Amino acid sequence: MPTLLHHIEIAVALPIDATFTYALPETLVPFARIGMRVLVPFQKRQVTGYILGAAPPITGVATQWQIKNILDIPDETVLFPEAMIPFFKWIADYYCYPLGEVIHTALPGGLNTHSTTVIALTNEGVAALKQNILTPVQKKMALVLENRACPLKKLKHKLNQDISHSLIHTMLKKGWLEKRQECRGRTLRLKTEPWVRLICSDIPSDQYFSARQKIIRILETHREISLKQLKTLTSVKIGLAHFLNKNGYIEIFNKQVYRDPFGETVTPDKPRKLTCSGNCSQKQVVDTISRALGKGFASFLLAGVTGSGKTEVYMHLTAKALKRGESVLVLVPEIALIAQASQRFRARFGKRIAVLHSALSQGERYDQWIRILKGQVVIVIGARSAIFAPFEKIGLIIVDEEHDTSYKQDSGLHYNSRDMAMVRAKRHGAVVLLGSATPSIQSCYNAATNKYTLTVLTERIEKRPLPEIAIVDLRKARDMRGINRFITAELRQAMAATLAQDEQVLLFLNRRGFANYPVCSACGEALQCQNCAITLTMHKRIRAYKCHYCGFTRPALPQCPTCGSSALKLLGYGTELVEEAVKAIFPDARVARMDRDTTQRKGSILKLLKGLHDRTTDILIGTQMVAKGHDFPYITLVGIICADLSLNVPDFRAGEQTFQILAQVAGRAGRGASPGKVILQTYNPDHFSVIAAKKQDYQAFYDEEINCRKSVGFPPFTRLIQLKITGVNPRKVSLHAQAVGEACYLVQSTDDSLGKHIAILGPAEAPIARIDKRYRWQILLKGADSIILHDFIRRLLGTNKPLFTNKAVKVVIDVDPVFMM
DNA sequence: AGCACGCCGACT
DNA sequence: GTCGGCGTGCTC
Repeated sequence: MPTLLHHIEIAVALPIDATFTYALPETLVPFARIGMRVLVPFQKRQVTGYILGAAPPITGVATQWQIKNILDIPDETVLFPEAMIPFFKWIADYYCYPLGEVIHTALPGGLNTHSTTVIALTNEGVAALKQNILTPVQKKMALVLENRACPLKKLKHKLNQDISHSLIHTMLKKGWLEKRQECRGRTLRLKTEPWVRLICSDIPSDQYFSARQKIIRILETHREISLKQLKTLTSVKIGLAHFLNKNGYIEIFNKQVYRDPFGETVTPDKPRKLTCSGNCSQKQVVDTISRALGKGFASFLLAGVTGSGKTEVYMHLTAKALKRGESVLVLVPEIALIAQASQRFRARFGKRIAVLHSALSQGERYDQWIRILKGQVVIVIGARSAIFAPFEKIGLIIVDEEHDTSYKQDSGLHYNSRDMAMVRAKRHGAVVLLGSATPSIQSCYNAATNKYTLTVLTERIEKRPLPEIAIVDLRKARDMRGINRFITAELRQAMAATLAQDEQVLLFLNRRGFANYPVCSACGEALQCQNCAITLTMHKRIRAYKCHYCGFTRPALPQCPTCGSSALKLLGYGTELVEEAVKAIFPDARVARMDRDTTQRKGSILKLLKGLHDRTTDILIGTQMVAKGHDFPYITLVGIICADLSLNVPDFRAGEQTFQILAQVAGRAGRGASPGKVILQTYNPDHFSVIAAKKQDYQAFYDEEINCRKSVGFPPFTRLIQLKITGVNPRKVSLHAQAVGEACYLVQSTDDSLGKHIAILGPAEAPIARIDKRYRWQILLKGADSIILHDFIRRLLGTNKPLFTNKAVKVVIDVDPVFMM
């Protein structure tokens, strides 16, 4: 570790593009390391910053500012290895996001300490209060502040009234009040527990001998155990342990422990034999990829049909990488799958595994992070944020279900973990493996153009057949009434047959709730959310209407809020309605539902999955959650209630999304001994995404889709950056959008070489014009390649700073957008 | 981000 | 005339 000089480069955790130079006071010199968190004075505040290294030499002559001292180094350890700094800088640059905030998003939460200005009552103020010389309003304020200083905003809230600036000003002048900086924010610490170890086994033989002996015996065999464990093992009083501690026979000490995010213990398993027939077998794939390990950066796409045993391939490759002494990072799209994957990996590889995902508590997350930093972990399994795992070095990065859109973060730093896996692997000289049964068009194109090496698994394990898929035309059922409209005779018969054989049914509908289009048949008005340009969804169980975008909830009403008629019609069905209908048709079947509404509580997903494994559930109804990579061995019938929901959205990826979800959900059938069957209900039986899904022909789908993309000039043939312009004032937003648009067109016209290669679409109102009280506009920038687009956006930012730092209207730059609604 | 400074409308 | 609204600029 190079010794740090006295001037240090710091990135502050604030939306500022620059980094800053601070001085390291003598007292802190022995503690400072690159990658540590610091507390620094910043204008009048104190903020969190990160040590990036020695300060760059001061250039220029005139601009010499006063360099301030670092105030504190709150942690004992670094929070990220120095080697990650170039990676952070790349992200900041690529996603147009401030470096300090990039680092802040990368680190486990709860580590930011910022000071805020608080208003405090001075001693003179207290005196003035006692002398009763204050006006009524002043007195009210003083009484609140007497106990505790607080920020102005909170003071206003507490008093429930507005406080004029001048009032504060006069009171400050008289010396009754003062402004002060106060730090709030919890500090995360490593957890410790009292543990016990033996010092001397030679205990006196008195009346308490046998009880004491018990403790000594246990410590003789265990050497060190936690006090808690000792208690359960011996059932002796803790007081006795303390007595032995005081008299020097044993020692009670605080030992650092890690909060355990793994719920249950798992039984070890052995590597399974790989399929090895032909050149599309598991063995072949493992051989090909493992040959690349340790030879620098290489990228592979593994296209393996559903049920072909991709996880087993991942585990074999992991074993090979570990054998070479390299660490492995496994990215999985969602938390439910992390549980499944981490169980299998732990059974195979033991304890040196960490998990990282958003469902961990802050403390758990911090502990996992520290374990990785300290090198106690060789495998990390996690959701998209795990791409930031603080490994010094990585040998292999696996991105499972690489097509999944949840690798894209849709708030704050709009990063895509799958794409960043490539970038990070390049830095480490590591191998990347993207795996999916339905690869993204982007990745498949990269394989077709030899950017990635394509590997294929064409067979399911044990040569199980892919399910047979039957299409049912929903247009025939248009005249049906009630549930027959969406549970057709074909589906009902297939369900009955499956249940009769004691096998399980999975019903898929990518929409939750009971009805998503409540409309008044008297006045024709649809029930809208107050905050969004979206109809509310009726949720029967909680007897309320809910907005799926902002969370707004209103109790179910018997009458139309517009005209008062009681003729509210509930159009548009969701999983809750399907559940009710299925229960009516099959009253003896055990029905469960899996969607966001039933999986809120921790562990509820596992419970639902367990129901299927234990065969205490006959029919599972779910949203896309059920389509994602789960292994359901007893499901032999999959019913797709309506395949078209994702087909009609105004997004150039609608066809891709639809194909992927249909193929994935169909793949849940027949993963066990019995073959599977799929009933696919649709209003668009002739759409190529539906036809390709029926034939389970990825290639056919790709060929068709890639032609569409080429003809309209969308990715992968171009790159996109979307500017998302939002704000609460509709007029301001629309004007601002126009202004940003004009700035774009200006840059385009002033720079010929650049302008020719950029297309500007918009500004236009977003498909969902308002979400959570914010009006939304957007501009789409299309460029031949990423370099041109970035040149363009940098020029735009360089000449129009105020447009992007406006306080009333926010402009978000979304590089490689995925969610364009 | 958040804090200070500075420039214009509607009040005592 | 002042008060207080908000737009602008800066932070080692």
